[in-house]
Amino acid sequence: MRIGEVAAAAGVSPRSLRYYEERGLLTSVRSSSGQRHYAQDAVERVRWIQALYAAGLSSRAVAELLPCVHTGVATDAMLAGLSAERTRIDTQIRDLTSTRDRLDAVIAAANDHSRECAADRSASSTA
Amino acid sequence: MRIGEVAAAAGVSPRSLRYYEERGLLTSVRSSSGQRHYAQDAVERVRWIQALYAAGLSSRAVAELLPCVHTGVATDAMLAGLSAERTRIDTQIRDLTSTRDRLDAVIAAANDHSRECAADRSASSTA
DNA sequence: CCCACCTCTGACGTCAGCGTCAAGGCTCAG
DNA sequence: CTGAGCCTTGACGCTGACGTCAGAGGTGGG
Repeated sequence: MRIGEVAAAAGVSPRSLRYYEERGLLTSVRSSSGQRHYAQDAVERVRWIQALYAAGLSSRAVAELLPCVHTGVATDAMLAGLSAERTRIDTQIRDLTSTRDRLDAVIAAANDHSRECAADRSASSTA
Repeated sequence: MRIGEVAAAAGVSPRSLRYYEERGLLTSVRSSSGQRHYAQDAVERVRWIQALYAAGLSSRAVAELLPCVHTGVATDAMLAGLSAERTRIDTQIRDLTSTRDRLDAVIAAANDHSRECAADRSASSTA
């Protein structure tokens, strides 16, 4: 697959794929003219990269941990890194959940307040 | 409270508080010499700002929505904004949860692989 | 009154993950 | 063979949330 195909399939820009290669996250085979060609699983790999970025990992962390995500083989250090990130993500989920719930409370309070004001207006208009 | 106190209590830098003020997220009263003084609830407000940043809101969005978080009063537009962000956060939580679970699967697979290799080594040594 | 410590404004630095532009080369359907 | 549309490298730009530094002034315990 050429770079545009992979980019379209993964929903990112060609620029991103070149950036990933620069960072050591993604490899390609070059044709004689220098054009990049990717294996089929590159698309899935890119999706992993995006997911890990979205989870707050740095490109450095992704570069270190992505190999064992694909190969299933991990050194002790890699396993430790994976677990650390997993824990971080878990904490993040809890924080977000807390924020969401507090936001729900705010929304509910604002709705209540709106209804109160509507009731006030209704009462004053009927008075 | 002076800026350093608030910063320490909220776990951020004074620089951040000045930045928040610049962005319209936080207000202070100035002494005659120009030094900032904050009300007690500034600390909680800063914690809200941090939580909303962590949830991926821009400072612009925070500036728009933070007032009704504190006052409980919201216009229709603000309510819509709050709900939109709430939905975004919810989606983000689901994505993170999915990533975490997939990461768990990877970790489990890597552990299995480690055990297999250990078993292989054990078998070859007994052969 | 002094001195250590806090605070002020203004301005430039940083870092990541790309966007974007320039100037050129490759590909392939017609 | 030609032109539309892909691709290449290199390099600068951008955005947000601050960090950091300089040079100056406020503050309060002893």
